[in-house]
Amino acid sequence: MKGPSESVKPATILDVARLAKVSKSTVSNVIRDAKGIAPQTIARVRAAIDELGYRPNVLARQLVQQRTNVLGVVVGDLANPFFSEMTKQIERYAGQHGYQVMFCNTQIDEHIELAGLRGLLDYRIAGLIFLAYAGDEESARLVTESRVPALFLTCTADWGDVVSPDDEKGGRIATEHLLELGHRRIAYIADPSVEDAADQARQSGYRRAMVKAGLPTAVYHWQGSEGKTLKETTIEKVLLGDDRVTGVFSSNDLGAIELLDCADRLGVRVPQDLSVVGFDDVMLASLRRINLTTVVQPKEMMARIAVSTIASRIKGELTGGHLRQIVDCGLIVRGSTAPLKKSKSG
Amino acid sequence: MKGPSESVKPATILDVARLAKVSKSTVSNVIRDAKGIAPQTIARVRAAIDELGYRPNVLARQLVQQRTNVLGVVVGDLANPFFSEMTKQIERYAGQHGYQVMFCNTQIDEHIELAGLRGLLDYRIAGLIFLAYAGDEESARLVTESRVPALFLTCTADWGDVVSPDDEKGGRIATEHLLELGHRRIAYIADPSVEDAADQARQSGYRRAMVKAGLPTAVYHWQGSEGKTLKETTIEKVLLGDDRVTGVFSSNDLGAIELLDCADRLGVRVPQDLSVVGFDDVMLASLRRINLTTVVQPKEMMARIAVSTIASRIKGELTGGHLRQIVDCGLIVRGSTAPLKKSKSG
DNA sequence: GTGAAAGCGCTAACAC
DNA sequence: GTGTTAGCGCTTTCAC
Repeated sequence: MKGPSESVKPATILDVARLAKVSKSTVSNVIRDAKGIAPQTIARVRAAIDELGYRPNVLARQLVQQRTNVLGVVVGDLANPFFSEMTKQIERYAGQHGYQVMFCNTQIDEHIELAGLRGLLDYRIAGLIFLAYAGDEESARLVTESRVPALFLTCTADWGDVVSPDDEKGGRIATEHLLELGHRRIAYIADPSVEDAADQARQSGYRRAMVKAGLPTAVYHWQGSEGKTLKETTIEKVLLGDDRVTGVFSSNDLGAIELLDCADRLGVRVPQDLSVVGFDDVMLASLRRINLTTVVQPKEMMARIAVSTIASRIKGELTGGHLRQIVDCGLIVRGSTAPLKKSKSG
Repeated sequence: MKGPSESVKPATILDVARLAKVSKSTVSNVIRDAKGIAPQTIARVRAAIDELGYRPNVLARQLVQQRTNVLGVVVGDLANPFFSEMTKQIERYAGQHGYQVMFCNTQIDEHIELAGLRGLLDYRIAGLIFLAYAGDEESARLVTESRVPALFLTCTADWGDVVSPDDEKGGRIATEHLLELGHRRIAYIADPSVEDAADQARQSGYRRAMVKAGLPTAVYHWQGSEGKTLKETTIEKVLLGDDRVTGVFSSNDLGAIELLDCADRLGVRVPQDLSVVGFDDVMLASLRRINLTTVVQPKEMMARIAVSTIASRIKGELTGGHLRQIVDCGLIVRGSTAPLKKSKSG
């Protein structure tokens, strides 16, 4: 690009063709590295391209090719560090595969999801990665009809590929960790930003461990999106009541951190009075002040698998039934859990 | 959409025209709400559209219109909660203005930025919002030549509109707060994820306050992107040395939180031994365990202004020199700052 | 090895 | 009011 073009309109393939004194098909062939072109022609075309600072119009190309290189990403809440980290990784791997990323934030609201999906599909995106799926039927219809490959990352649906951590195992090892520390009254607290199926699986792991230990289960749900209140009961009761719990497995780190905040406010000491285990291992979890024991999901690996899987689908290298790839997860023990301290009420 | 199309290829405007027994221009007119169409014709066309589940091909439309409704967003690090929150807000307002969002994450690396920018520009995006700008000349050339309106949000360049908090004031009030608490040895610690110009402005506010108080300044920089080490000196020396500081103004919350972590590790108590002020007011800052005194940027308002400004530029409603919109910011005092405790070395 | 020509699906004059 | 037509910038046969 020695001579930057001063024209207001970008150069087209025709401009290049004229300058190189060839036809536009030849220019097209050069751009696309077609074989069987005279070296000197290539050189002339390349020179013209550089001189004009020519860049192919992706819109025109994709119109004729009937496909784009845009990946749509549907995220529930980008402000949640787990999702922003995942989104970042997706963009990174997408770039490596030559894809551009378009995203929409849904707040897990069906209407917003539907509108966002329509916007993405109108763009004839090549593939769709869901980091959250509100479970709307209309969304499913829309996407399946459009024939765009869909992949559910850390969430689930039966109409697309799935890449997910072993939620059930995660829930189980988190609970077992608390059990091994001697805890008996252990609750599961669900955060609304965790997608339903994942929540169910984590919960099921929790239940299995509890049942195996012959203990009763207790499941609570955070109310609303920002509030620090529970549905149907109060956090005070759960943490301070007569039959208060001594261990909590939270369905994600954000919920666990919220819980730590509540505990601090109520004077409940962690881990002395209360042990807390999270899920995700977000960046904050490792801060000394949070120091959260949590289930680690291999975020980078999951993003990599997700992108390469959807890329294979797009290219048609991968066909047939929906793939369900479950990646292993492990527990990282930090300071939010400790052996149960025998107390008068213990 | 009563009869979902079973065909693998989406319906085109021609399919609709045939079904409604009109020409494709008439369909086009209906889609675009052109006036002067017979009501019954509109009805027939609408019915056909519904029956086929027709959706206009955005690519084709934008190719002929020579413009897209895609907004490009350049973000330095989406994993930084400040940027993910901003990105989320941008997408929200963009949607309200009818724009789709494409983004790229640059890690503030010039080469990645350049590649990402090229990808966005190849898509003939309508406008570009920078949440981080590596300051690369080549990037500037690329964008200005492409004639795509650029807007710098919480960062600065002289070749586009700017929407930014009053960084200088923020730095000043943060420092004044520490001064009012009686602190004298106050350092400024810069985090690399804060863009240069913003960093300079915040630093300048700090300097001004210090100079006015007749005190010497001390500026440090975190080393690398993740590390907890400083350039040219050690955090141990800053926090524990003979001439250790009692107050720190960090150029952003993430740096401040990192500092809290260091302090905890070194046994330096906050706020008893050390007062810390951040910048951004990210969600975590309000957690009891962090409880960070910080400068609040009106994130939502800035995103709104940014999107509506770039929308005006795109539509041509706004022309002429680059706008520079500075929004006010304030201090929110939490528990990470306290009056200087007189000690033997004070 | 290179070029001519036919679209991709749509918009926007301009006829009728 | 509605239809005809000429592109937007590119890819991709298929002749030469």
